[in-house]
Amino acid sequence: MARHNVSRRTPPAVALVDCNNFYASCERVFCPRLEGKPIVVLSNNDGCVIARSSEAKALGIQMGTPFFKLRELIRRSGVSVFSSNYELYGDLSQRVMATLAQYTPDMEVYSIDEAFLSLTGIERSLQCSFHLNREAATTTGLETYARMIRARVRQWTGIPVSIGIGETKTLAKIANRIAKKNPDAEGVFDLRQSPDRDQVLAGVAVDDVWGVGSRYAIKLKLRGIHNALQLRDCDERWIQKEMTIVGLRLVQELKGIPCLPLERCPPAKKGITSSRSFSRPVTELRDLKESVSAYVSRAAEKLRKQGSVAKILTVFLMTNPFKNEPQYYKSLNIVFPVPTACTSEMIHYAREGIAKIFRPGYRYKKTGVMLLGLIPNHAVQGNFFDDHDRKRDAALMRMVDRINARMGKGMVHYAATGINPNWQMRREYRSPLFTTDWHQLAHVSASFPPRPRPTSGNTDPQFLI
DNA sequence: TCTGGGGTCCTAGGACCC
DNA sequence: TCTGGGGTCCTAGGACCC
Repeated sequence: MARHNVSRRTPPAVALVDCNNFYASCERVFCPRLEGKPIVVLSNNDGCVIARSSEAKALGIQMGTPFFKLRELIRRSGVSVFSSNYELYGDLSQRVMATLAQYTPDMEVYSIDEAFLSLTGIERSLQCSFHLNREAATTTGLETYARMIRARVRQWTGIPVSIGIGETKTLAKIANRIAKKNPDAEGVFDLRQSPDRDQVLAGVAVDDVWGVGSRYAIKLKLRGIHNALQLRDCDERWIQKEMTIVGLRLVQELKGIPCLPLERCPPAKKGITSSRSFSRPVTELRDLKESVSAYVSRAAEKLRKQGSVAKILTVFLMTNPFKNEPQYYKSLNIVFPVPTACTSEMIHYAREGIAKIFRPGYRYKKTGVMLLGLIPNHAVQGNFFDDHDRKRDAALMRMVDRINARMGKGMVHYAATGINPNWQMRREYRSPLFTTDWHQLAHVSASFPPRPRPTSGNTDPQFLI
């Protein structure tokens, strides 16, 4: 009842905080001389571009372009290139989220670089703390508040963010786009206070609406729906028929009716995948076995972290679809006798599985594993004929996880994952683990010029601070 | 030579159950 | 001659997201 009253008195306000060019910004935090310079970050294996600074975007570098097609442009234009450094990005992400959490009790961490913040109650407390009447608080309060958040995140983490505010998540997404694209907004835009909302919505192409992908965009345009305003005002029956309930919710959200609630705590995953492309074609079963063992280890670790066990393991292998050579793809489902989260048991089945689907004579590009049928580890139904000592396994896994958490990733691992495997992915341009490894901390030197120091990753002198 | 990886939700249809 | 109604679970495929 109380909740209801709040929402009736103050219209809902959701902010979407989105880090600008997140991966590129992360690289900049520890290398300030890259400020204002073009940066690209590459996918695993240094395959293709997955993030660009605005300067790189201005050079016309497209998302997803294979790196090898850009080498010339990159050299000519002095673009800084980085392999992805997920450990660094993950750590900076946590710092950004922790900072945001200070500004609302109610938020959803939506992705590594985005969070939805409920600011509905905040408006009311702003009214109290600034002794403003309701109108003054809503017209100046939230935007000012968002600017405070933005400045604080920048100050504490070095990451620039944009903030969009609307009545619903979908509108907050749109507001965020404007905050980012429109220089006048200076990083913050409150759609609720916009004098001409319809005009704003009319300026947003339908493909840019959250939830409209390429397929739906084609369908909508054929129907004469080209922008967010037309989508908001279109025939709902048609939408439901063509875009299911998902599309209908989207239209409601555009109208300002919240249909997508904030997910306060992330729900447990329903499947966990781990897969990688190889740095070079692999032909030997031995190498494939090593790779699936490594991926299973990683997936099992994630599985235990969320307190689940898996019923099913899928292994797959494939050749390189971009190559004009014999192709092969095969996957295999393995049902565990008893749901498990034990790495050694999974490795056993994964190796067996990959051997079954392996065909000699192909040049393999990628293998992977999926853990499916995940259930909480306290809900396991035993098997009468199971003679495995599962308590002992679980204790061992707990210990392995603790050691690795304390001493660093992969400190203890199974020999089956290989020693110095020759299929491991390429990361030629990775920056140091500035924030998660004692040996790779950034050094601040009082002397000038600074003395070089060794780094274990990217040895480009730009890292000598 | 070189083209990423990891998720979610919804629907329709079939098998099966009482 | 007449052959119900209401479920669940699973899977595959299609769409989307970062």
